[in-house]
Amino acid sequence: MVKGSFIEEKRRRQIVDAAIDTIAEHGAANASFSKIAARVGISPSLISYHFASRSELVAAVANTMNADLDAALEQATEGTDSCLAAARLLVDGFVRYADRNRNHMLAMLQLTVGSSPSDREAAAVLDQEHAIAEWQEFLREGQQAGEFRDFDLRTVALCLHALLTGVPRELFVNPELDVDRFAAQVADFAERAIRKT
Amino acid sequence: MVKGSFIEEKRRRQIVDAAIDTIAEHGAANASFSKIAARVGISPSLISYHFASRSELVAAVANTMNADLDAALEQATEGTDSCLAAARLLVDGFVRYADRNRNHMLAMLQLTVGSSPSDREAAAVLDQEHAIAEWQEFLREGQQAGEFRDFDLRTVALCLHALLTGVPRELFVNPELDVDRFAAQVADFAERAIRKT
Amino acid sequence: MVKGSFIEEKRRRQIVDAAIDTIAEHGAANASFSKIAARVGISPSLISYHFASRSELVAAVANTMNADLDAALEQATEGTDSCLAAARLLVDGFVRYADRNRNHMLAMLQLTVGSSPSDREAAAVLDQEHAIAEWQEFLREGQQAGEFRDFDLRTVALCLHALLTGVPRELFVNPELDVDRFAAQVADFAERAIRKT
Amino acid sequence: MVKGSFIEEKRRRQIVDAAIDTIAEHGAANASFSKIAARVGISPSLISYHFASRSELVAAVANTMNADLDAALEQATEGTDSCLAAARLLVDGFVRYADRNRNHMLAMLQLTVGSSPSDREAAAVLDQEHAIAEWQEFLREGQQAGEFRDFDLRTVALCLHALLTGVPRELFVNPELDVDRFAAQVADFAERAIRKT
DNA sequence: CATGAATGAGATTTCATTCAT
DNA sequence: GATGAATGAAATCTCATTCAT
Repeated sequence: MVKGSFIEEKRRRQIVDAAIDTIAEHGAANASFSKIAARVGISPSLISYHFASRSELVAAVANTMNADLDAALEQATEGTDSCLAAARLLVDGFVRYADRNRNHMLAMLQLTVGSSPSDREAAAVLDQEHAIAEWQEFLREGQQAGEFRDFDLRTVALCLHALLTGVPRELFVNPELDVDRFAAQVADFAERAIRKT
Repeated sequence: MVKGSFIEEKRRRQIVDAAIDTIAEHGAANASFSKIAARVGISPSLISYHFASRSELVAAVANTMNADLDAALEQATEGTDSCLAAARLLVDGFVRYADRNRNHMLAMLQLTVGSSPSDREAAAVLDQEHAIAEWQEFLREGQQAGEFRDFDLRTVALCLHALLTGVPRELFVNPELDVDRFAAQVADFAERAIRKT
Repeated sequence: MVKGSFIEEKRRRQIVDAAIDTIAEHGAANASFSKIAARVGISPSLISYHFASRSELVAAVANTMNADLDAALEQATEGTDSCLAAARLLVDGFVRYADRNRNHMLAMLQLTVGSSPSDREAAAVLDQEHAIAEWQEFLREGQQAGEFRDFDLRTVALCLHALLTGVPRELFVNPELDVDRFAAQVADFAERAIRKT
Repeated sequence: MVKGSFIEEKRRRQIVDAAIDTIAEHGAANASFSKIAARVGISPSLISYHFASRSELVAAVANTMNADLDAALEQATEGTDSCLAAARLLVDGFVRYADRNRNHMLAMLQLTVGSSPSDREAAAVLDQEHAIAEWQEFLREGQQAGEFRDFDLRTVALCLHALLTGVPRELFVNPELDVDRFAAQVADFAERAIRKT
């Protein structure tokens, strides 16, 4: 790492952050370099200087958000034995993370839906199959442990994933939301849907 | 209705259909008149001839899809007494409708997320709050009837709405899906989440 | 003249009249076939049917207006001996004609100024040189008769022409105008400018 | 003022000049970015880069021409006591200015007549009522000073304004014109029309 | 005689990107 | 590292005109 890289990295980070906010606000298709640059207070051509192409910027955006969320969820379930408890913790952790990073979640939504094919390709790391597979694995463990009822693994993984996907929208639409209560209600919903009766 | 109106209506329908497919495939922001026209095999300016503006086309697209879905769901729950049964029928009806009209569902998603402000305004009829409010009303009845457990109306309405929102994606990703089984699993998921125990 | 020609001629006249009004209101460059057709209540393509091209329509418009004005001015000075009196009568006649045919005058202005080269070419009959030459001839007679002072014929012809060109604008801007008084004032202005002292 | 502003200002001026010539030649409604850009030898989108919209360009054109003419006329009458002399100087100054800036005068005419509503709005500074009001005020002073005869202020202001409006056309049609003599003849015409006898 | 369907040209504007400075 | 000037592609929309009916 040469010294130049430090400033470089700082700028890239700045641009990525601005891109996230812009995508969250206007949608990926309407997040032009002009809008992003204006938010940082730089000229649009500087974005082209730091990122070889729009795709590279979008990829950086996707990777950043993906890494953040993964870390947060891993931390949320740390040291839990019960699968049912872990399920609640995952839901709760997700809601809280989404609450703290509303723009990230909105931007993720905008990038996975509604973006141009080229942007979507660049954000391939956000592919939902990955998350679904992880849910599936988690559910399998819960079934084996006898905590979860009998169900089709993939379908219920999809359901849980879909459930969480709807969370950011509410946080955005309803900024005064009582997050604790909201998280608990969603966790209840999920728990009853999957637990053994 | 003169003869001219017949051709006119046919063309409009053709264009709307092509627009739905194009929006489903490329996203609303990238569904240009050129792309839509190419799909029909006409010149882009002919779209302007049949629709006064892009907004009018988008509105026609949204209204078409909205009316179709509404009709399907109304039919699905026709003549049902039990709220719990109605809930299952709604889920089931939705999945089946989404299966028959995959592009419609994708296009609806694309229009509600990531589209330009002007497109979103034109597609206001697809506003999700409307659907959520209807779920909320439905849940209230179920609670009063003693069929549903005690929960926050809005939050659970959101959860059900989110659940269904995730359906079209799976139909698209997994075209070989056993729809009957899938629908039943999703209905199970929803039923257990809301019923009184 | 076959029978068909009668309807044909009536339609052409209708279209020309509507074109005059439209040009007067919106300017030649903004007088599209759509606007003109809408005024008659016909379809734009019917204009193309009756006139081989836009240029032909514009030419018809120009010829119509030109013939009307010429006739009116000829009548105004009929049977006058004094050149000075004739000058006043011309000015007066013009103002009155312009008052009765405001749209014609505005359309003439719009066609000679501000129209596309192609429209201007089509309206060549409105060429102002013709009018100026007539003024020049009139002034020459007045000088020879000793009624007019010594001046450059062409320049003063231009001045009188320019004077009248300004009249329609005032009639339009100021619809409540006392036309008699206005005409008298303009005639005074012109008379003093050219008479022998 | 940074260096960039210098190039920027030069380009803007270049574009405005080209726009004036193009408007003078083709009329405002037909002075497209393509035509203007071709005259400068740049791409049409560069005009959009330097001017936020067509309206802004048109406004710049109008303001440039208006300021130039105002300055010229102010200078022409500087330090004159007699109103009659001032009237002659105004006419003379106008003719000379029009001679030096033929395209400006033609463009002004084209912008006030026949341009699109949006262009006309952008060029509102060229509004003729303003010029007429100034003439009116000038004439009032001349009457009070006893130099001008008794006449209707507005009508005679209109006449003088119309007189000058006709000047550019002659300069354009007749490029070999003896401007001195022409100006003197027009001034004579105006003087006799308004002076006290 | 009249229309509606259709087209191609041309308009302004936005965008990502390049290049000289 | 950063900018401003510049471009070409693509977008929606309007227009005169053609053609089958």
